[in-house]
This record gives sequence, structure tokens and C-alpha cells, in this order.
Amino acid sequence: MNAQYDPNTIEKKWQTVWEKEGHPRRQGEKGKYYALNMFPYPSGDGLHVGHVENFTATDTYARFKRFQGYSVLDPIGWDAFGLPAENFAIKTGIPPVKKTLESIENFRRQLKSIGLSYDWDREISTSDPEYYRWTQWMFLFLYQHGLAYKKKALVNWCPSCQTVLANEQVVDGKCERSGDLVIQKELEQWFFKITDFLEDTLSESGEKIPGLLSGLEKIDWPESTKQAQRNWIGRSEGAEVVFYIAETEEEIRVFTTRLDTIYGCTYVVLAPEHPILKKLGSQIENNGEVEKYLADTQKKTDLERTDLAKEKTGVFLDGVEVAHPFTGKRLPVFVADYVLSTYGTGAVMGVPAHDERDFVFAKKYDLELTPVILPTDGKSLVEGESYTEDGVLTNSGEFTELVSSEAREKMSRWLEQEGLGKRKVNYRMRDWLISRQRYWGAPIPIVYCEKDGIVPVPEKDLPVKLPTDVDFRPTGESPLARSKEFHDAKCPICGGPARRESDTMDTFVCSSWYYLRFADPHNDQEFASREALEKYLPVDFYMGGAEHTVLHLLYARFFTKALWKYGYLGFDEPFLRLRHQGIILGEDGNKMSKSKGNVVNPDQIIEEFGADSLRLYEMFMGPLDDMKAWSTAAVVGPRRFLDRVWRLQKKISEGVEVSRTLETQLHQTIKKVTEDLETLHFNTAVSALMILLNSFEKEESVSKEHFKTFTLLLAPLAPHIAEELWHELGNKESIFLASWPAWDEKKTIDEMMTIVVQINGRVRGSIVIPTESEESQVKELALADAKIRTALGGKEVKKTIYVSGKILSLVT
RNA sequence: GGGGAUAUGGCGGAAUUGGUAGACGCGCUAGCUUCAGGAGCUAGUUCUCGUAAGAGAGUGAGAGUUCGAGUCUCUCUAUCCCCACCA
Repeated sequence: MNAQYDPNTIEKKWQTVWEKEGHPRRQGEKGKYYALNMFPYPSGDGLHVGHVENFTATDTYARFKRFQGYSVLDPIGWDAFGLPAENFAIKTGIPPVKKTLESIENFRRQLKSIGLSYDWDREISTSDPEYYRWTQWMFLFLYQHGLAYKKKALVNWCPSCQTVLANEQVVDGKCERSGDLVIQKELEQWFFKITDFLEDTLSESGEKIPGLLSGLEKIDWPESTKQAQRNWIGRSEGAEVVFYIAETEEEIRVFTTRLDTIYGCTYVVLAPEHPILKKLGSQIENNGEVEKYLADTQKKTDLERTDLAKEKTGVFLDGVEVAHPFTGKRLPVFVADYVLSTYGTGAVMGVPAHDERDFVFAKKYDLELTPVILPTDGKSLVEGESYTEDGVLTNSGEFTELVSSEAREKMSRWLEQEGLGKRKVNYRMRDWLISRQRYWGAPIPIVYCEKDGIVPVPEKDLPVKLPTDVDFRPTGESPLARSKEFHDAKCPICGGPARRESDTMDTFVCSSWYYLRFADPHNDQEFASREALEKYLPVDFYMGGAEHTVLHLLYARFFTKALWKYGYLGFDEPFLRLRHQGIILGEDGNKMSKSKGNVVNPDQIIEEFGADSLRLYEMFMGPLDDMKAWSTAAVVGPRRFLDRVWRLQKKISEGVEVSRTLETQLHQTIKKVTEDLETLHFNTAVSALMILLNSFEKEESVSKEHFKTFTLLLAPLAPHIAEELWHELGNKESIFLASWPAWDEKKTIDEMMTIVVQINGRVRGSIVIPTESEESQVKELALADAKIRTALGGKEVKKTIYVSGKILSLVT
């Protein structure tokens, strides 16, 4: 043993062993455990210390589970397709595949340097044709079951990047990359029918599949994440109501959650994109003015249209009137861009007395205002604002005097009888647009034949490989369309000339199923064998950033449910237990970013303090899911701790007589660390180990058995030093093949207990007494205590409350 | 506007879930060791008053319940995250 703890030598030594022989993996008797962290995007900048938290936490937990006797699957791979590599290619001419492989190389080196126990034989990369072959298979699977379809749609378009953008690439109405304002453009695109799975459905074999909404109830996820998914899905119950256009057979359907307010409807508003406008055409007497409004709207950016602060604008449709379904009264119709074409029916009823937006609009255009709901508490309506709460109906024909909820029920029944509407559930969420006019993604396996139309590429012809000779410069068309080698194809049906789909898939498609591939990463017959899936899936523990609360996690759940529906999987939720790591901020309290210059590279920290110290510090910083600021100066704490653990070796001897107090503390620590690791309270697990070490250091010599246990408790958190100490103790096998220490509950109980004595709620002293003492003994001792007697000042004790083992409260 | 979360020393944070607030670590102070430095050792470190013993105050603010509140209830305030003209 060296006198000095030298992490760099020890860590390199064990990493080399683990590299050569593969990390020791105990195949436990307790069954499988799948621990996964969200696979990273291998960015060219490499890892920063913020990323290390996620990997370390998952690794620590996976090691702990393995110690406990589970066969743990904890794989790693790369979410390798994506924009940055393509943008880099545009700028430098270096092909994305080259840059990506370099970045992966660097990530792999960095991850290995923090001592993660991954099974590297299972490494996958989404940009590998052997992987995206199965991403394309997934597309075909969805297509064959009617869950992938093509349609014209309005999409986000960045005029400077000349491409569509995913919703998540639009921040505050601006392109994330160029900062340009995004506009809406109509393009023909591929969609996945995720909305088919919002509610419960039946599988092919007749089993019920919980939908994306109800499935949330049974999984162990952060409540905030579940709530965010519910909000994103945005289910709302209401009614669809038909307004006939006077003198025609045409109708306008509106969606409302407040059918009870319909007698207060004094006009109807259409979204500028509403198809009825084209149909009405010349019936609109001021068509010129309307056309101009529509043209102006189209020119507006998304941000301009959705800016809440801006004034509402609209145009009255001259010559068009609708009939109120309940009263038959003729109502004016407007077109206004505050009505969204993408939600509900693209048309709303205007009830200025009971909706703030309608109120503002009606005031501006001087429209009639008819209050029909009164507050139930007898208060009167306030002049100059709308009353948007539920209440009691007034002025509402036969429905007058009903309360809102009852009125909604009776009114929708009436509508259904009259054929003027129906109950309707609306969702905010829409189908998933997966087309991207990008190069660096998985090509959509479709060809277009003049004769046969849309033809899926046969499975046997997969993968449809990305061409290598492509001009990346953006022109608004997918770069793939410009590759002759790629573009021209033969129709799989008739053999005639065809062209390939030149769009690629959203990278979220690749990441929606990767956790399945890890079960069987080298299978070239199917995406994973049934046996492999049954052996490892679903994921028992999933760890990743909260930024994936909605998109990735929702998409992955959709894939799982779709595959289950058609018999490919035996489970309907992919991730049973989910946790998010908190963001690690720079030392200045800002988010780490190159531009702020506050990025800390783990390489430097490892060089200065060692990987085990880095790991320990990251786990010790605070609760896993809290946001916390990095402090390089504070890393010395864990480093000093390991230095002292190292030096403790000198005190080890066999046959040490162990005090009862220390034995108790050891068992308490085993219990504490075990429970804390299980519940992911890594910060307090580390602190428990520090406290135990402090006690060991006070001893003349430390029992070898005690030190062995300590080493095991440390091993999930600081694997290198634990492995080294284990071997120094004379063990020949890896520490990671050993079993987790057990505690004896009886031995966790202290010999003596401290009872705090309060008088009238204030702490006035404490007594130390054998743990098994009775209440009467405690009381007797307390009243005999000089300090307590002084504090009581001779007053009579009227009431005594004794909480066993904790407190004695005296009231005078 | 809607939803979610958070608030404890100079700093990161702990608190057996209603029972001694500030564990553990950083930093700081004093001393020791050392040629020196230090990531070594010892003691101390919430604030106020006090040489001390001790007393009082104290967990974003204010009320309440209780023998007892960081923890429960109510009313605020601030910060962060997500969604947002969703009808």
C-alpha cells in the first residue's frame, strides 16, 4: 500500500482491467433490473460536469442493485442524429458522420474516465445503419397499421434556415438557431397518429390498453411530469354546436366548454384559415376587405399572432349571418386571428359577458353584450368586466335558473335531440409531425411511383441508407432530394421509375424505441427478440433531464402502446420509475454555457481530484432533482474524505475489540446507506459514510470486518478506491462480485437514549438514560435533575407528555 | 392567465415526517505540525448580549392549531420551471 492516496494511478489501473475483461457483472438471484439513463446526444463540446450527475447517479444505483443480487442491465448508446452535426457540416464541409463519430469517441472516453459500469458490448448509435434500419422498420409498422399518414399541414418555417422546425426548436416564436421569426407554411408532411392512444383502446387480441392519459396513474414518475403530460394532452370536455348560416345549407361548428353561456352568444368568430371562408366567397359582400385581412394575417409571424399583449383584430363578414341554435336569432360573423385554426373546430361562439377575450373583442367592435350567468353567492355582476365563473342561468329560456353544470348537461342533451350538436371531448395535442427537411436523420422508407403512388419500401430492402455525396447547404428542400444516387428509385411493386421520399424522420422517432434495442442490440432479424424483451423490459428505473418531460417521454410511451397493441410487446408503459436530475449551474449561478464561459470540464476535475472524488462530490452536492450551483473549491471535501479513508488502512487490524457504540453506529450506517441509495438520497448516503469515518478515526485501531463493510458501502459511489481497498484487504476477486452488507435491526438501537425535557414548550435540559427505561423512570430522573428543578422554580407540574425515546414535556 | 416546484447560517445542504434546528461538507478563526506550502492534525464557527456560566431571538412575511411547528392550516411575498388568445 502506498502512503499517499493516488487516484489517477488507481483509477487508470481498474479502468484498464474493466476495459480488458469487461466490468465484473454479478448475475444475481433476485431477477432482472433495467436501469437506464437517457442516452446522450454526443455533442462536439463533450461532457461538462452537469452531465456527469445523471450518469453517476444511474451508475451508482445500478451498482447498488447489482450488489443486492439483481441481474442489472445498464446500457449506453448515442442519440447521434440531429441538427448540430449538420450545421457544422454546412459551415465546415466536414460530413456529419465523421464529426459524429469523433464526438462519440470523445464521449466514450469521458464516460469511461468516470468509471461507469456499462456493458459496452451493447453500445448502440441511432445513426448506425444497423440501428436506423429498425427505426425505418418502426415507420413501416406504424404505416401498415394506419398509424403513419401523410397530409398537408401548416408547419413552422424558418425563412433564414430555409427549413421546417420542430415545435421544440421554436422558442418564443423564434428559430432557436438563427433567431429569425418563424412563419407558418403549408406543406405535405408525414404524421404519426399519437392521438389514437390518448384514451384507453383495445389491443388486437381484445385486451384493454391504458391510454397516454390513464396510463400515467400507475407509473412512479414525478407528479409534476405527469401533470405536464396531462396539460400537454389538454383534454377538455364540452360540446360542439352547429350554427347554420342563414339562407344556406352551410354550417359553422364551434367547440365550447361553456355551453351554459350560449344564450349570451351574440356573434361567431372564425379563424382566418377556416375552410368555410373559401366556400362562402362571393356571399361575403366585403370580400375584398376580408381577403386583405387574410393576406395580412398570413404575413404575420407566429409571435405576432400569438402575442397576448397585442390588440385583437378582426373583420366583420358583411352579408353573412348565422342562426343561434337555441333562439334562432340572427348573429353576425367575424374572422379574427385570435381564433386558432388548430384547436377545436377553428371557430368559436362569442359570449362577451362571460369570456374575457370575447369581452375585449366585443368592446372594440361595439357588439351586443348579454349576461346570462349570475354568481351563486348572490353578488351582482361587475360593470366593465366579464364574469367567467360558473353560476346560475338567467335569460336562458327553459334553462333559466339551472346551475351551470346542470345546464351544460341538459343543453347538450337538447342539442343532441335537435341534431344541432353533441357532447365532445377536445384535445390540445395533435398528431406528431415527423417529417424533417434535413440530411442527418433516418430516411423515411417510402417511394413515390407514378403508377402506384405511395409505396412503402419492403422490409427486406432496409435500411434505406443515407447517401454520402450530398450538398448540405439549405435551400428549403431536403438535401437528399439533390442526391441523384438517393433520389431515383425503382417502384417495389411495378419496377417502374419512382422517386424516394427525401425527408428524414424527426430524431425523436429514433429515441422513441431505443430502450427496446438495448435488450438485443445485435439482432439482425428483428428489432429485438421476444425472449430478450421478456428478459429485460420494461425499464425499471429511468433517469434523465426534465426537459424531456413532454416530448420524448410521451413519444416513447406512444411507441410502446402501439407495439403492444399489435402484439410485439407484453407491457404498455416503458418506464416504470422515472426521476429527473436537477440542472447543475455554473459557479456564477447561471446555466453553464460556452458564451458565459462558466463551463466546467470533468476532465480537469478528474485530473485534479480524481474520478471518485468527482462522483462523490456530484452525489453529495444536494438532492438529485434540485437545481444546484457547481463549486470546484468544494470538491476538496470529498477528496479529503477519500484521503482519510485511504489513511485509515494503517489502523486496520484483526481481532479488534469493538465498542458497543461503534458496532451500533456501523449497523445504523448500513441501514441508512442502504435506504438512502434505494430512495436515491445520495447526498445523505455520502454524509452517513463521512460520519462513520469520523468515528473510525477516533479509534486506536479499526476492525478489519468493519473496514470491509465500509468499503462495500462506499463501492457504488466511489468504485475505483473501493476496488483497490478491497484487494488491499487481501481479496482476490472484484468487490463487485461480493454481496451487500446486511444490518441487524437489534444492533441499530443505541444503549443509552437522550430525552429532551421541555417545560411549557421550551427546552430546559436533557437526561441520558438506558434505552429500555420506562416513562416513570424518565420522569423521576428528570424531576431530580438540578437544572430542571431550577427551571421549574417549584411550580406544580399539571400535565406531562412523554414521547417514547424522544421528549418529556412538562406543563405547569 | 393556467399548472408545477422552491424558500433553513457566509455558501451547498441535513432534520428520524409534529419532538434538542443547523448533521455532513465548503469557507472562516485560533493553535499545532512543517524549511515551506498544503488538499495534514486539534479546537471553534446561526445571530444578539455576556470574560464566562447563561439568557434571549431564530427556518421568506403575517396569522392560527398544539404541551411542542422548518414540518400541519389559512393569507401573502419572492424566485425558478413548464404551458399559454386552447374558447
